[in-house]
Amino acid sequence: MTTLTRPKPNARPRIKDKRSAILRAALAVFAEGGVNGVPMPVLANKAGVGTGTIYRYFSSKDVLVNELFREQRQFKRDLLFDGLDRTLDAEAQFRVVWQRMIHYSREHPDTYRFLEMQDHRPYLDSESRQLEQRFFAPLVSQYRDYQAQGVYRSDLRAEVLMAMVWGCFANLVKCEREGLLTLEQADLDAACTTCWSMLTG
Amino acid sequence: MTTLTRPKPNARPRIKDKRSAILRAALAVFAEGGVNGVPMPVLANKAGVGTGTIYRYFSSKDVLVNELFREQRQFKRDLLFDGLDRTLDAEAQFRVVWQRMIHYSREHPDTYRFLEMQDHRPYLDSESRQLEQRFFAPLVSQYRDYQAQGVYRSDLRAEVLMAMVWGCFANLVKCEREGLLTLEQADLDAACTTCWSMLTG
DNA sequence: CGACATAGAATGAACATTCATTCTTAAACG
DNA sequence: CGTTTAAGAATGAATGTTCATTCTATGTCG
Repeated sequence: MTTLTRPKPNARPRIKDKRSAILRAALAVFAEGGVNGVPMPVLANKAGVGTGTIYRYFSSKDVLVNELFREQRQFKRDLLFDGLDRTLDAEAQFRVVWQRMIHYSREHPDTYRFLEMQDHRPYLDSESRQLEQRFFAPLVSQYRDYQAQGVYRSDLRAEVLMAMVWGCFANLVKCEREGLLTLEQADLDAACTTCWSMLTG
Repeated sequence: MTTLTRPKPNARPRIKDKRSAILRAALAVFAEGGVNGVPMPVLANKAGVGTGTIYRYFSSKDVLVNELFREQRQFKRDLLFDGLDRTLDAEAQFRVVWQRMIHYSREHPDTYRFLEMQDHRPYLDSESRQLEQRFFAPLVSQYRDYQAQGVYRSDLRAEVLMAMVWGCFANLVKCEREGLLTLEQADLDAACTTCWSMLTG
């Protein structure tokens, strides 16, 4: 009775489409309503599949959320840091990343929001958490390099400085989303300059 | 079997003010588990009252959450901004507020966390949202004054600058809570200086 | 036909809320 | 003062609802 577990000898999910359809729909509805705010049937409907079908691809809602998290975390990382021009000076480099952050938050609001949301939940597993570390490590050492070169201020730890810069940006986006603020391009540029002056003292 | 005799015949488990017992318990459990993560019976138990008693004081969970939110928002406001010494110069004033923010986040972690949590929910009513506005208005004009006096940089709007400062601080606290960072007093002082240099350009 | 994919109804657990009942308090009475 | 009694505060099992997950009848492909 209980031995119905078949480790999928030749089970081949033919249609890879449904799996990503579910993930894409999940991103949209979770970013909007929060993970706990969206019932599986609603997600299924949005994805255009039956409720049960979701469980063919993800063994539980938690597993689905974690897979989505990892995928989106990777996406964010690539978008922000891939292919940076190392020949630029520090300030130009910072401005590029700042632009990318804005682009990211504006063009991929669901990804952005879903990831920012992720600290209100106890459902991340250890693998997802590890990814978080790997995300930050190279950034921190980048900051440290700039400190050593005397570009960034050295009177605080690189991690602390980095956390402050991200906090600045994230709160701008949050305030805008909540309607407390409207950010024009001029505001964003000025904010970038302001952040830079925090970095360099 | 289970003797249903009263645990204590004339004991006085009486809570003078059940209403505030419920609010205090709600703050603790909601800060920890999130509003959606805590069933009413658990809250009732923590508050030392019967489940039904909660509904004697609050007509629904939403109403309870909103009342709690308003109370805590007011508390935060008082803690951060009441009785500031207007004779101090801008930098000294900023350092006082920065200290208060740290004190607040450290000594009242439940309040802090509960309020920070509040953007993951659709349950705030319009009155709670209005309070949010009233909270920021005087602050913004304070910032504008300092800009007019040439103390703070004037190349961005006061609201934007303010959002950035709060974002810096909030992300430090968030990183520390998530274990990504450990903040010593030296870090906090350095962060304060760093923030100040963002304010003044 | 056989093997598996799918949809959506069925299931049971967890939840917010209610309500019939018990308990507490203090005023009224002797 | 001690006893009675009624008002209403408090309780927690019962209720109805919502949800994640499972089940099953049906569809589809080889």
